[in-house]
Amino acid sequence: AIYDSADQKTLMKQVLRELNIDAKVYPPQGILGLIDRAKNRGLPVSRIAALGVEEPLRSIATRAALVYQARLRASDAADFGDLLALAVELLEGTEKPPPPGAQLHEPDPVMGLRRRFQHVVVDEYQDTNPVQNRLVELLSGRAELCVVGDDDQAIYGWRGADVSQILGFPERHRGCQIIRLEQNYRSTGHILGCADAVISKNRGRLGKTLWSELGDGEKVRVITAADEREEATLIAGEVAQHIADGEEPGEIAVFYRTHAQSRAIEEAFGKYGLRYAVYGGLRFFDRKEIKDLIAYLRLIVNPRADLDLERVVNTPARGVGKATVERLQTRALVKGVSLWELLCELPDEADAAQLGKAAVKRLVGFRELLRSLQREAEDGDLGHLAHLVLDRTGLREALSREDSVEATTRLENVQEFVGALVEFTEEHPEAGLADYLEQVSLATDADGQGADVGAVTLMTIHSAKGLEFDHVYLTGMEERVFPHARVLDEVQDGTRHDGLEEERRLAYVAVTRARRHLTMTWVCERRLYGQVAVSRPSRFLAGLPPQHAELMGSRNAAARGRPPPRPAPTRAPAWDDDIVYDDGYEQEARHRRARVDDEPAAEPPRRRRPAAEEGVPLYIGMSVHHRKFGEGEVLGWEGAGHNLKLVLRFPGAGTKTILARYCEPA
DNA sequence: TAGGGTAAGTTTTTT
DNA sequence: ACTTACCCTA
Repeated sequence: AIYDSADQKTLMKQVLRELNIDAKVYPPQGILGLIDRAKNRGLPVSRIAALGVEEPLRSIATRAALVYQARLRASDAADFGDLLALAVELLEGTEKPPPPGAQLHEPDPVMGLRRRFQHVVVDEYQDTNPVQNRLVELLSGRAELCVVGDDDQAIYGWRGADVSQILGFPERHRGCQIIRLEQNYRSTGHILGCADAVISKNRGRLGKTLWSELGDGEKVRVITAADEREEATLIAGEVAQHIADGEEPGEIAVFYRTHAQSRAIEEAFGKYGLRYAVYGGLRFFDRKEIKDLIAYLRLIVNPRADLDLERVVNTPARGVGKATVERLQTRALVKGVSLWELLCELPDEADAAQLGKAAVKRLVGFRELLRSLQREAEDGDLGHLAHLVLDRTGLREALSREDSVEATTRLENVQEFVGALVEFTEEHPEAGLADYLEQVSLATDADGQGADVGAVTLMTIHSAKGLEFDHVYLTGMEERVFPHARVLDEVQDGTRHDGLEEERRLAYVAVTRARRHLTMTWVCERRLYGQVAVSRPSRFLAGLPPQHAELMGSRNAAARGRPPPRPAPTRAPAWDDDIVYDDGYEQEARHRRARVDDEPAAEPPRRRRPAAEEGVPLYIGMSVHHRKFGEGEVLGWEGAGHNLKLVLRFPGAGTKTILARYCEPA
């Protein structure tokens, strides 16, 4: 089993509880972060001390890490960090001389891998961590090795990537040929001018000057909006206009620093009826109902995965409560076996585990359920198996009994999952359940939906690395959003020195994704954690040279002949420890606020073809009635026919997505 | 043990 | 805003 970050957190919480470590003082995420850093450096978790952590965290984290790692292995599980570390371990193992008496004619698959490649090319080499680098070296033992990277685009320092690896490459590979690439074939001149203005403030860089033969192109635009809803609406309106003008949706992208920012944009896109694809974020496979189903499937393959067993032993509720699970855990710990192995020894172990008669009966019932599913799994039809799991476990029953919108959606998600599984079996007829589950653990949305060219792309800047689009909207250009508050605070209290430089490189990456049109937006106030905060424009905006970037006002304001934006501050910026613009920029930017109602680039569709099957006209802004929530306003919709879902805003209950067949015109 | 209610924590970025 | 954790009652 591959444990994702949610699994890791659950496991670590358990470990901390067992070791009587206060999770408030030593947050599980923090310890997991140390473990990951160790693994990324090729260190065993016992050597967390080598990361330079202070006592008492050092010894506490080490203790927790050792138990965590033991627990992983006992469950036949690996976390993401292990995947690389284990691969390196495997490949390094062949350094040892063969044991005496080894069969020489027996081909060694590992040695085969190490000798297999004649040419190895690594892209984005600036973002590799030491373990990845080691892997490259092991696989390229007898190959010609070519690495490509840009020190200005190093944005993964926080997960152990080490730029010095690309900088030190010539040292480690004497006589290698260095090719500098300074001609840019992607972006027009003004965009490159802005990119250069942003990145040139960094100290720790080799330095280069990009040039392009594509001409100046259009100036980069900076737009001020009142809040994130207006920001989103402005962008949606423009995007709708672009598409109406015949631009490819796949050539348009909206970037943000954090996933949390996607919501407002998604809502606005929904209103405009724009198709979009969100990359990363809460993935389909992270949904509860899917995780439950996957946990059952994983258990069938690997019943020793304790975490999965704990997850589903009482899902849906079958009378196995917290107390029972705790007794099981205690006993399993004492015996040094997995929960599943303990279950297999019931009822013999009942007394030793202090389990009552009722509990034993239910647990044995669960055990037999799982065993029956394991027998079915041998036949190999995965789609059939998934349906059996849904039926025999009662998952489907539990979801359909609950007559809420959420439950209906969950049921649909589950169906979608089974559909995907069937599709997988058709494409890989010889693959087993284990193969599918592995694919699920490692899949990202970017892998799965890459082909969706009919949709506008919404993603974090990190995900955008390596991609390019004709139109790029870079949103949330505000202090404490981008650069992110966490980084600013860390720099402030000295925890991390180079954090701001990495944010700046991230800004550079974002800017250089655009081929022809780049628009950056910032908002005067933003709602975060349910609270409204007044914001200031990002320092990355303020440094943009006026000859390449213009502050846009609303069109009406421009028509009335407002003065041109003030020149950018001439004062030499203090080194990145402070906001580096004077108030003039901020005032001008606020003054130039674009209002959606002035003259939106495109109107949201008022009235569209009836989407409901019975010909009830459906339009944005329409009033509908719902049995439970009362009267609400239609903000948008998705799906069609029987599955048509309305996005509704209720005065009392907020925004909900509800199947249209549960609503009627008010 | 289940389920409802309230209090508290959460969010940086990814494989 | 939204989720999880914890406590209480039936």
